[in-house]
Amino acid sequence: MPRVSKEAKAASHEKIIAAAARLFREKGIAATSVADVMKAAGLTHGGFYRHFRSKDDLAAAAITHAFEDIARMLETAMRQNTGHAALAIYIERYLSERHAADPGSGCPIAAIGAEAARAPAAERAAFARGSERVIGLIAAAIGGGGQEASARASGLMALLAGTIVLARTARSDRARRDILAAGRRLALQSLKD
Amino acid sequence: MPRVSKEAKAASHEKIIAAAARLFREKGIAATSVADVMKAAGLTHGGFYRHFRSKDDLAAAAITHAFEDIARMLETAMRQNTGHAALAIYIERYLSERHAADPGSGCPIAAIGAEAARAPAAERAAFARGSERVIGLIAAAIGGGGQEASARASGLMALLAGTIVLARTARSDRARRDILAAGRRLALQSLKD
DNA sequence: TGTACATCAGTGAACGCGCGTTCACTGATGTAC
DNA sequence: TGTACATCAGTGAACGCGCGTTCACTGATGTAC
Repeated sequence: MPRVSKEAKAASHEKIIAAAARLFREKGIAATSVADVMKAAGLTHGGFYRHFRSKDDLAAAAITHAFEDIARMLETAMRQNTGHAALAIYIERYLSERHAADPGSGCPIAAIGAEAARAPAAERAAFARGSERVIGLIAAAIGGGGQEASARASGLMALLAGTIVLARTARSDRARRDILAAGRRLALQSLKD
Repeated sequence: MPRVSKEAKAASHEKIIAAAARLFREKGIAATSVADVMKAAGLTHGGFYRHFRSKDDLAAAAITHAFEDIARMLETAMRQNTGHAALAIYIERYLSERHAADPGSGCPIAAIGAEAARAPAAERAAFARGSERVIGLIAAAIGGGGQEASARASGLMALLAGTIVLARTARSDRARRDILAAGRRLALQSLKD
């Protein structure tokens, strides 16, 4: 299956990024090989370098893609509701058992935040852009605009991501549920003044 | 430098664990090699298997050791103060620029929480034991004993760890300071009522 | 306390393996006329 | 529109490298008498 049309190449490109975004969040960036990603995208590893200059280059693209998942979740909630009601829905979805159980389609801050902090500049930059965007959306939902809203949004995002990290390390379903419930309570409380 | 006394072996053992606890938190477990750890402990890699059955075995021991760092920080604060005053000191230290800048001696939840969640059972168990212990100490400082205190403690720990993760991904000193300040404010606020 | 010998902590070379990356090759796509 | 040819997406073998782990060896330690 040799040369392929421009459209087919673009489709492959997107498939590779989507597969990487999922696998990197599921297994970590270091623990996922280029061959793993290409296989998940339905291709063989040799063709990888027609699409990306390196694994790090792919990681930056995958991080950007991954942030779109939570940004979309947030934007959907904000389109259907306003301000705090939208945030309450976002908190509920973010701190759900489903999110804790499926890192592959979830928030990159919780899944690979610590790894991204140690990554090369391009990945770090993509990561920072993504989280700044998400925090900006939360701040907009909080309203009031200024530094006040930004600070609250930053604190809330940290609480949400930390809760998912903690929940994923829990030993029992019970412990995980308790952690998620505690996070939800504190998050909702933080919305009231 | 061949066979060495029992005391010398025990000292080597502790050095290996301490080096691993630091390096795993600094670079991640997967990104740190057995040879890196042994070199940091002042030994050569070949002797490793006189001390541990595998890298995973070491990781479990290193995780336990790492949790002692934050448990000690917390116990020190609790010995010098009581209840909420101790927690305020803990929050201040935990959400300091020093902690954000030095993962190697800091909280394992923030440094390798996501990686531990994906690790083999022994590591996961050591991690869960460690975080349960720390959350228990926080709950004791909150007081009241019951599920209420545990839930608050869990939420606070999640907020603290998430804030450090987020701070470490920040692109500028300014952004990092803002994230830490936002976390501190929300953490202290959560102590009231 | 001294002697003889087994033990084993630590060394450094070596193992197989999977990694990121490169390369020769294929043949459909895209382009120039 | 048709023909001739250059391009290049994708394949699969191969590259050097560092990994976790094993092993033969060393000689001081620990033990039995």
